[in-house]
Amino acid sequence: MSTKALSIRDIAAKANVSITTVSFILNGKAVERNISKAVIQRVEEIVEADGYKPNQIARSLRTGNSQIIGLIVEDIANPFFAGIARLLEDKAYRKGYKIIYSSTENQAGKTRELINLFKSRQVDAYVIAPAQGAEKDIQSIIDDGKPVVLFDRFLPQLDVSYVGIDNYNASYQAAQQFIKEGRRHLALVTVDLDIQQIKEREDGFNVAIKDAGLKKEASVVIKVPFAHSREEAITLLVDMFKQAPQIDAVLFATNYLAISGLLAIKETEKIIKQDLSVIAYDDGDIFKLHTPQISALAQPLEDIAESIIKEVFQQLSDKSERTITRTILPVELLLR
Amino acid sequence: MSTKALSIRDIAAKANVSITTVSFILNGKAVERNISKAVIQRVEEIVEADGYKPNQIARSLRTGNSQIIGLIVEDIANPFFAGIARLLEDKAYRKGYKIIYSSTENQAGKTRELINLFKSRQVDAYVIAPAQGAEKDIQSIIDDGKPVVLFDRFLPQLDVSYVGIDNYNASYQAAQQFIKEGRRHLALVTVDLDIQQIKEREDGFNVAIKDAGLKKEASVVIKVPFAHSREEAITLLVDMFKQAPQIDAVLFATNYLAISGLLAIKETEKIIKQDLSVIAYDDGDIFKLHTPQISALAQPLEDIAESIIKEVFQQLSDKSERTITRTILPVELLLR
DNA sequence: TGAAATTAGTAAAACGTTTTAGGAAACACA
DNA sequence: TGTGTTTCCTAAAACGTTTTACTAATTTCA
Repeated sequence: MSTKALSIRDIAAKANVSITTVSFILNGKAVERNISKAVIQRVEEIVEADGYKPNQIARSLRTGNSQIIGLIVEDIANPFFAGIARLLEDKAYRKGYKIIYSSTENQAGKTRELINLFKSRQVDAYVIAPAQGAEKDIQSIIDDGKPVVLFDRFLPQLDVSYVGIDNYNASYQAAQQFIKEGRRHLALVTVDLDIQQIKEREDGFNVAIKDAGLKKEASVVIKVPFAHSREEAITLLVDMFKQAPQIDAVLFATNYLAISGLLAIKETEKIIKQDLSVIAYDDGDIFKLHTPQISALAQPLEDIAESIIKEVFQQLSDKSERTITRTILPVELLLR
Repeated sequence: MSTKALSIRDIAAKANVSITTVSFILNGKAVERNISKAVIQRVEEIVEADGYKPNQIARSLRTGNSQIIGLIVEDIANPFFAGIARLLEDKAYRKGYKIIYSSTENQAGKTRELINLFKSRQVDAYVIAPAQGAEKDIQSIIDDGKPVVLFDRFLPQLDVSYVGIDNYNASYQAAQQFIKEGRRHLALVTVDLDIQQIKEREDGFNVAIKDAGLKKEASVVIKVPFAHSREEAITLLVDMFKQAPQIDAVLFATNYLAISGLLAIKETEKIIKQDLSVIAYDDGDIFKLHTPQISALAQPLEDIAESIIKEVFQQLSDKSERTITRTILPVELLLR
C-alpha cells in the first residue's frame, strides 16, 4: 500500500552509477556524453524491469517545461469545442504532450484566472478561443515567450497567431443561396457578443443582401443575448416569427442558436423547406438527422485542429524568432 | 520580454523577512505560527501589488499533490462525456482543482499509458470510465492510496467507488413501455463490448420480454462491433430491418448507436411512431429535435457529476480510512 | 617519452516551494 | 534575579530532476 515511487536515485544505486549517468541515458544523451555501451544497457534494463518513470513534476521544475498544452474555450461541452479538443488531444499526445483545459463561459475574468493558473503550472503553450477583454492577459503570456494560438475568435489588438474560418464568405454564400432559392425576406439570428467572428458573420450576410439588390428593410438581424437560457431564446425567436411573418429564410450564426431556432420553428406553423429555408453554422448529426435535413456551414474541424497544432509546434521548436501566422480556412456550405 | 516570474524569494527580500515567513503567510498558517500583524500585512501587500503567484510545480514537488484531477474517458467528444467533463470541471474548479483529461478509445493499452502519465504528473485523484482490461493499472493507483472513482462502467473485480445508473431497470422500463404500446417484436441494438453496463442493458431488456410472456424468438438483439464506422453501422442496421421486417420497436443502447440507427431508419420505409417505437439511451437535443421526437432514457448528468465529485473530495479529505461507495442513480424514461 | 586529446564518468548546484527544528528576544512569575 | 514560557521569526533540508563543470584514466601521436 502506498509504496513510494522509484526515483532516479534508486535506479542509479541499483546500476552502480551516478544519477547523472542515468539522467543522460534517459534523455538520449548517452552517446553524446560518451557513456559506454555496457552501462547504457545495464541502466536501460533496470529501468525497464522496474518500470521506472521519471517524475514529470521534478523535471518541469528543473527545465521550466511541462509538456502540457493549455486549452481555453468557452464551453467544453459545446460540440464544436469538444470536437476540437478531441482532435488536439490526439495530435498532441503523439508528440508527448497532454492537454489541460478549461471553460471560460466567455468571461474575461475567468479567462484571467485560468491563464494565471496555467502559468503557475508552467504550461508550455496556449490554445485559446478568447473572450473579449482578455487581451492584456493574453499579451502577458506572449511576453513570457510562450507559444499562443488563438482560434475561433480573433482579437485584432493582439499580434498573435490565429486559426479561423472565413466567416464573411460563409455568411455571404448562405445568404446568396437563400436568394437563389427565391427567398426575399432573410433573417440572421445571431448573438449579442462583441466578437470579431460574429461581426463577420453579420457583415457577409448584409453585404450579400445588398449585392443582390434587395431592400434593406426586407431582411432582419436578431441578436439573442448571450446569457439567455435556451427557453428565453426560444420565446424570443417565436416572437420574431410572429412579428415578422414574412421571413422566409433564416441563417443561424451558431450551433446552439440553431437548436433553439429549430425548436422555436416547431412552435410556429412554418414548414421548413416549404415556407422557410434554414442554414446553420457548424454541422452536426443533429442537422443531418433533422426532418427535413438542415443545410449547414460546416467548419473543417480536422483542418482547424491540424493548423492549430502545427502552429503550436512550430512556435515550440522555433523559440528564437517569433513569427505569427493567420490561417483562414474555408467553410463548406452543405446543401441538404 | 520573457521576464522571469517572481519567486517567493523575491517577495521575502522585498518584505525583509525569510521565505519561511512568506510561505507561512501564504498558506494561512500565519496565526498558528505567531506571525505579527504588521509582517502579515506587509507581505500580503507586496504579494498583491506584485501579483505574485506561487509556482505550483515547485509546490507539487515538495508536497506530492498537484491539485489536479485526472479524467479518463472513452472519448471526450461524446456528448455524454463532454457534459460530465464540463460539470466536473466546474465543481472541481470551485475547490481549487483542475481537470486534466484524456480519451482512451476504449483501449486498455492507452488507458495504461494514460495512468502512467498521470502518475508521473502526480495527479491527486482519478475519475475513470474504464476500458475492460485496465483492472491492474487501476489497482495500482488504488494501491498508491490515490482516490479513484469509476463511473459509467464498472469493473467488478475492483474494490473501488463507483457512480453509475440503473441500467437494468432502465432497459426493463423501456421494453415494458414498448409492450404497453402493443409492440411485440422488440429489438435491442447494442455494442459488442464486454462491459458490465452494456450487459445490464441487455439483461433488463431480455427479462422484461420474458416477464411479459413474449416468445423469445420474437425479439432480437443486434450487437454492432465497437470499432465500426458510422457507415458500417448504418449498413448493418439497414440489413437488420430488411431481414427482420416484423420489428416494431427498437431500443438503442448508446447515444451514438441511436444516431446511426435513426439514419438507418431513414433509409427504410419504416415510419417512427407508426410502424416503429424507438427509445434511445442518453438524452440529447438531437432526440428532442428529431421529427418525430424520440423517447429517451435520460442519464442524470448533474447527479452523476455531483456524486463523483462528492466521492472524490470525500476520499481526498479522509485519507485515513478507505471506504468505498457504490452509487446507482435512476434513469428517467422521457416519453415523447 | 611526454603532451594533448579523448573517453567515461561524477559531484554538486539549481529549479521554487514546504516544513522541521530551533533560536533569540520579550515577558511572566516566584 | 533567575528561570520558564511565549512570541516572532529563520536556517536548512527535502522533493526528484537536469545540467555545468569537473576529474581520472586511457589513447594518440609527434
